[in-house]
Amino acid sequence: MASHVGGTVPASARFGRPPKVDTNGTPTRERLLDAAVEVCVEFGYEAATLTEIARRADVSTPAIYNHFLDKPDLMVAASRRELDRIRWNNTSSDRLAHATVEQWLDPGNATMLTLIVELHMAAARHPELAALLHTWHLDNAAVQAERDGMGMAQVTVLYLLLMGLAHRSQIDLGVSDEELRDEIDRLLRGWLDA
Amino acid sequence: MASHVGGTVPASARFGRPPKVDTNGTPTRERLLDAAVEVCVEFGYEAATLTEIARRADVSTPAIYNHFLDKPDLMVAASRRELDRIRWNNTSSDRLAHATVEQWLDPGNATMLTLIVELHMAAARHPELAALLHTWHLDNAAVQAERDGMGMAQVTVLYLLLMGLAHRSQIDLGVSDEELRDEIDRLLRGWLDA
DNA sequence: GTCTATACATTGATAGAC
DNA sequence: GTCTATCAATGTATAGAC
Repeated sequence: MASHVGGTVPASARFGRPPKVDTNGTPTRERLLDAAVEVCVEFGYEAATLTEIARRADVSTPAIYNHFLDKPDLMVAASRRELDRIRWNNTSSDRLAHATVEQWLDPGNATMLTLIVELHMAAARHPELAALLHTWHLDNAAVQAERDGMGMAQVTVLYLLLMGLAHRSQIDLGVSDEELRDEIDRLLRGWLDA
Repeated sequence: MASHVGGTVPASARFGRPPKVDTNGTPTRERLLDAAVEVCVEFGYEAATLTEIARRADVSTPAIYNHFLDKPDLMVAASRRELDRIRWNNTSSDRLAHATVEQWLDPGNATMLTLIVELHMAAARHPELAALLHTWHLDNAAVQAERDGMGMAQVTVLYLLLMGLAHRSQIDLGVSDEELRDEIDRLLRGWLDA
């Protein structure tokens, strides 16, 4: 499955401290975080096993403990890094809300959306995750409120709608992506643009 | 935790075939289904263990195999029974959509909503569950379309919104239930009543 | 139908050599 | 930092007595 064969060494190898361990350019810790996210999406947060994560990161299971305290520590670290990556980057549009809805309807973001739902469900069972998501919500809400001039009630409804969109792949009534997009446009028009 | 002490024998013991096994009136199979739902909501679909389910049903773990083939069989059976129970019962209102939204905003239905999301996430990993949910969607959509005269695109958006509402407890921006309800009213007004 | 006892795999985690 | 070897605990599932 995994290929050890060295790929092209990235130019980033020039600066900083020499990469401690590599396979194709990514240090072990990063590969573990990547694998943790991948396994979480695929098996679910609770069913993610260290064995599988280690396998995908191409290290032995005990090697994980050289980088993280224990399993929760790894999972939270992976969650935090991923949430930091997301923070609505597409800030080009004049309407952040519309841009975000567009982003969440993009099938290319399916695994990201699955992860987000997975983290929200796991939050009920892992207080550390709940805290992480709470500040994530607040931070994003602040930007949203300032950019679009929305109240917190409106932002809350928007976020709930986004969470719903994350379940798009699970509800199939024979509606095409275009039809769905149009209908959501109709839903938002009278609400945001009024 | 569990109390074996016999409670009042229900009047239903009068008719039908004599209850095979009881603790307080519920046959073992039903108790197992109840416990499966409970544990699924509490620990997540993937993390639900037979040991914990058996413990809550007040039977030994192997006793489960007298009623179900294996773990998946039990989980699917519990899911099916629960989905059958849900099927929008509150059909009193003239507008089914509004009634359903109201229902999903009721904090008393929190565990039901958690289960629904849990099942939808698990569906990606259990084809049998996916099929179950698919027919559930179609059945409900048919009623919805007939009652409110909605198109499938509109029903899809409604269902995605409902899935979003199921995450209400996980998003706290300091908005009260009343404020949220009002904002959702505003969202739906221009969409459904137009 | 239920139990005790148990088989067997897999989990998270540790010890110690390299 | 990584590995092999290993541990205790827990998971699903089966066997057989009652």
